[in-house]
Amino acid sequence: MGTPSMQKQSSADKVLKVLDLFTEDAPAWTVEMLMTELGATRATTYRYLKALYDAGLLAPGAGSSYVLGPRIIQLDRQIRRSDPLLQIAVPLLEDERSPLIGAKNISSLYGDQVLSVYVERCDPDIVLTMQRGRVFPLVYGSPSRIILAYLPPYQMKNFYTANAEEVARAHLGDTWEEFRTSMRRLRKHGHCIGNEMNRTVVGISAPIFHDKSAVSASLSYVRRVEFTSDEQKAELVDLVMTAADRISKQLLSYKPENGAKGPVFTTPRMSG
Amino acid sequence: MGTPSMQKQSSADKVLKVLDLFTEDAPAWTVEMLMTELGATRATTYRYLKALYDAGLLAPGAGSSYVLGPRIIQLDRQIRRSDPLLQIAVPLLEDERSPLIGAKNISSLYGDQVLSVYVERCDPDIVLTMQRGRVFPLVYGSPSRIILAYLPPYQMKNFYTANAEEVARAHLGDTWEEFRTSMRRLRKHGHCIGNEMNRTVVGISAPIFHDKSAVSASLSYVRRVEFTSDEQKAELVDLVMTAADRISKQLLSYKPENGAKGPVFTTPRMSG
DNA sequence: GTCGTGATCTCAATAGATGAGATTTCTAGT
DNA sequence: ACTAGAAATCTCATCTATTGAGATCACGAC
Repeated sequence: MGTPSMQKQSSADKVLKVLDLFTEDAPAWTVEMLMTELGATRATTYRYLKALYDAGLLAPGAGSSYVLGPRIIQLDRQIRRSDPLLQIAVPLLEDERSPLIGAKNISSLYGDQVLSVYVERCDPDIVLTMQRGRVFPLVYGSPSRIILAYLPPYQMKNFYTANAEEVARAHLGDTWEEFRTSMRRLRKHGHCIGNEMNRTVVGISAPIFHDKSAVSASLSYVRRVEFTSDEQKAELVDLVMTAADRISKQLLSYKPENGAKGPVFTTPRMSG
Repeated sequence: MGTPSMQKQSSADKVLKVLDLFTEDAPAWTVEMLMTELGATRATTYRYLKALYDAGLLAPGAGSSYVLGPRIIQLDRQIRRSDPLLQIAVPLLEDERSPLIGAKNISSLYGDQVLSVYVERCDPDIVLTMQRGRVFPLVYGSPSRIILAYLPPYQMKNFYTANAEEVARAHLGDTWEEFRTSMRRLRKHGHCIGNEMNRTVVGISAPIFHDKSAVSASLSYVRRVEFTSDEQKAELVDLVMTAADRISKQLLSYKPENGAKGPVFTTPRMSG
């Protein structure tokens, strides 16, 4: 990280970088604040804001402030409705009513990150940190790890060379060979059990494939750890692996219905 | 609609307009398709895609196709977490367990549109068309109309002059005076009952204010029409008006906690 | 290791971005 | 309805970034 060459910056890049300023800690920005932050004049700042406002990505707030706009919420709905994974998985998961399951989660692979895309709380008293939209690194948490374990060899290799330290810190192996072995073991089991993300629950994750040997997501069933016996864990393993397998099978035969033009799956990019 | 003067188009505008191509009916675009659609060369098309990909708004899919990206899902979560309306309203609504309520909805005013931002299904068998992210015009549906009724005078006037036909078509008045009267009546009742959006349910909506006489959203309680007596409607009116009022009161005294810099409410713009 | 597709680079010509201040548009209060 | 004050847009000359065409590069697949 840190190539000395300063990349040439296009205008669109500069406009889009404004979006990154709108974080949870700073959800609203006044024009004055943006001017100093961008080092631009009032006219230019308004030009940037207008571009984002016209796209609906920002909305004017009180005073001369701006906040994230309605288009984001609309686009998220569009994704929810056009994602074949959710189209297939959600009805299946809603039919699954085993009382063992405290919560269900689907996490998708995007590039070298894993994004939670669906959370269903079944046990009303369970404490969940997962929400649609949370991002995790590939080494952290069982939903991520089971995806990591099923990456194609070259991607796994790339990932390791770029993230050897994180892998070691996560106790997934201090060398490439150790790492490969632990990943092989995960594949052999076909699932991953963890409770490091949230100490009050156990999560059991199984891989979802959108193509033969191309992992795209994971399904996790979660339960409060205090009430979970080993037998129940074993049963949850069965449940989650069966459900994930059923989802994968339907995904393999998925054909878009409503005239959708082409595939809708993402492919990972290890570059970063 | 239809100013003869062709507006000068900035580069950022062109890049952002690419996002509009990704609709529910066309969730995935190949580079070739985008080239013909944009009338641009391969190099330019890739430049646009790279800008949006680097921002996370698009993600590469199978083949040389692109789909909406993970950043949208993340940003939606950010909005959910930083919106004071949801911070205040959701806990209050989750405590409300009256069996009369089949579903709950919060809709927010953005510009001259109303966006559904929260939906909670209470009756598991109710058929809902509302979802977070759906957009409605200001004249259509009770969640919209109760917001329309409480717009400040100049905005209401602006809205009427720009949308007289739609207002008449929605039977809200054939003249400005008639419109003003029907809006006054809605304000007098303090709520709006409707079932035009979804014939199988009745919805009852009450306004939510984020400032004295500045409407920002509406709360709606919904129930299957087949099971709803007039007495139950009256009780639902009480429930929704009480809850909306409680939310408004808390919003008025809302102060951001976590060092958020400034207000987070949107102000309408009637320009369109 | 080697092939093939998908993505990026190079360079000259051209089209768009920028800053400063005036101007217009919008909103709130009387 | 009218007006004061603020918010957003416009104008124009200068300068810098974007564009297209083709070659080249990089990465994933076998």
